[in-house]
Amino acid sequence: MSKDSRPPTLKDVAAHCGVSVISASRAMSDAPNVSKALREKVERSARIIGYRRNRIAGSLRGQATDLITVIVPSMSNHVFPNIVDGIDDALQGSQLRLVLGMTKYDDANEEAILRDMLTWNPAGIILSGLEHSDTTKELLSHFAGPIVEVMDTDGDAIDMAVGNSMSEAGELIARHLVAKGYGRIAYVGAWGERPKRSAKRRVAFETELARLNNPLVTSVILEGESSLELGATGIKQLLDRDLNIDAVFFANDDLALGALFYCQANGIHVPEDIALAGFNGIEMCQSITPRLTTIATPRYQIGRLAGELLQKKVSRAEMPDKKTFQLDLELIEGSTT
Amino acid sequence: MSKDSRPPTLKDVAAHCGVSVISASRAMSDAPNVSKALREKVERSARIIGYRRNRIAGSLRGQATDLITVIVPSMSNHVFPNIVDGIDDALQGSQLRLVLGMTKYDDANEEAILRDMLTWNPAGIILSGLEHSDTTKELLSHFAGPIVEVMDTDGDAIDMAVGNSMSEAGELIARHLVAKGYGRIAYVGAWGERPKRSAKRRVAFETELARLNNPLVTSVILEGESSLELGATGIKQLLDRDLNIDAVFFANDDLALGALFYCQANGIHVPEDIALAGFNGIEMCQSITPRLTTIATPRYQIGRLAGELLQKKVSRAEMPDKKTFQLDLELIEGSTT
DNA sequence: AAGAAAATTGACAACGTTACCAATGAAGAT
DNA sequence: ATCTTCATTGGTAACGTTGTCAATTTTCTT
Repeated sequence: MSKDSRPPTLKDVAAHCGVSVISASRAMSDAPNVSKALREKVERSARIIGYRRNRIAGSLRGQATDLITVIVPSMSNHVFPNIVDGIDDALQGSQLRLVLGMTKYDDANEEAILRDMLTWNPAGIILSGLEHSDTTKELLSHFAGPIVEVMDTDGDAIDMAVGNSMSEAGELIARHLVAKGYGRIAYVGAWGERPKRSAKRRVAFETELARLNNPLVTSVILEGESSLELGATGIKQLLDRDLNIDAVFFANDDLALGALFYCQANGIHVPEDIALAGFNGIEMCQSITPRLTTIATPRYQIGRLAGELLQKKVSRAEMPDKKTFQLDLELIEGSTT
Repeated sequence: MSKDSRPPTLKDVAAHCGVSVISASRAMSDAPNVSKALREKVERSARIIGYRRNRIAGSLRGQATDLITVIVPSMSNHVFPNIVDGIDDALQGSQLRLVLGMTKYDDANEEAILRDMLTWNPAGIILSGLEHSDTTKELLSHFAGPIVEVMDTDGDAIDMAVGNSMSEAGELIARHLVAKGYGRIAYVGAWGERPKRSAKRRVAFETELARLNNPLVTSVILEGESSLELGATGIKQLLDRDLNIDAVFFANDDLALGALFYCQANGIHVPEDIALAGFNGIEMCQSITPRLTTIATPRYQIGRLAGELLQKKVSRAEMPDKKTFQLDLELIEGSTT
């Protein structure tokens, strides 16, 4: 009752309006050299018998499918849903569809997902970061379609890269804290510094502090995935070290906010007793009081541009000859520094 | 250089080890009636020449693909990334892959995505809510595989439903507010009450309040997608009406938090001047001070269970005969009521 | 050791579409 | 009016895999 015998095929459409299968095929796609009369006839028949194109068959004969493989670490990080949103918006109107894989920050997963997805002959691939395992690189090197690496632009793109400079981020915050007069600065990160992007920020941060004759006093790298809770743990551990820290740069806003809430709950004044800065510029940090100092990354825009580039390349539109698209970071001066 | 002439096919594998194509096929899949010797021979050849199975061709001959269509409104709502995370975790180990479509809360988009995705013969479909347009229902009625509707359990599932009772949520909050002694209660929603789930909560909330002889005083339905900012707008509009409201139930935590921040910034004491309650239990509302009163929904669990059910049904495992899986809601009593 | 049953392997066709080339018809050039 | 050119349509084959059934080999039975 719920399932029809068989969905109608092009053959059925062709039979219904008395043309050849191939003509029906041409009429249904946007092929040139099809008379208006034929196209209308075929389209009418298709509508009547409820024909729906079978992409699987088409893709078998042709080459690529219209699937876009998107590989991100996880959706629980606020950053990636925004990227996915941007990609999806860019793909509106095209036939391209998002196929999502999540690595949980594990290279082996990235490989497995990629290997699996390649069997679908995707039209393009989006993955996060510029750092990949050798196997992943090897797999990608055999892929003929466009590849966009998002988030990070400090390094060489396989095909294209859209994102921000992690070094720039680290330097921006370093200069900001020093300019504000903080002298004993610390860093708090998490999750064994996965993804490697956070380490890039930290290194640049440290280097810039040193250059400004204000070297990093200490850093705390926590176990586990970043969360508000972990941020509280981080600031606590840091304060316990009794190093007279007056400013902290956190690997991301989640940690920073967690620390902020911890301070508020424990009578530690921000920024008088200690200044806090994060990274990402998630919505939340703009709305709370005090507003968190952070660096806003244009996540939606990154996704959007990645999607647009992919779509352009898939449809063979003219491409800019840039490979790397470095978007602007914005230092948001809140009241926590 | 980057692209090989043609990826090797089963034919190449078969030729390489001197067996028939069909034997190679059987050896590569987990078919029975294949000798160990043959399987090993074929697998070795496959490895040597770098064969990778072409799912497209397989799916053409067979029936369904191993793609799971997931249709959600958007990723910018905190709720859906959690669900997607849960689904993905449940699908780990199976061959199933997530294909994501976003409707932007628009029925026409839902239809278009579904129509498109059906041409891929997905193994299963997950979509959000129980309310769908007639066209969507019609499309789904022709789909032979499992369908899971997530989020909402107040109504009839097409195939299976996993979520919470929206009515229960509305009632829980109503009873909580009344029990706490609030007498002039209001409601704030957004986005023309899309998705319809929020309207279900509101109606149950209103009904329960009436039953408790404490009818809803007023409600504000805002334009635009829920956000912290919109929550601030909402509470402001409400206070401007000068109705002496002492408690507000918001359609979700985003609105409630926005309102809370607005109150904090404007010297309005929560809950003394006005009590605030939200819905969803996003991570943030547990960490801030004061903690937000809200109803926590098990979003990850919903996704996880949906994924598990789908996977079971796809692999023809034994299924529970329940159609609707209503998970528990948890009233989190914070300090805002 | 001969016959029956089971296990293993192979040949062929088919899934629905589109690329390629051939055939037809119409319009334009001389 | 004849020849050429272009637009439109059709026929055939192919994409890579697997279901069905037939052929072969192995194992088991007596």
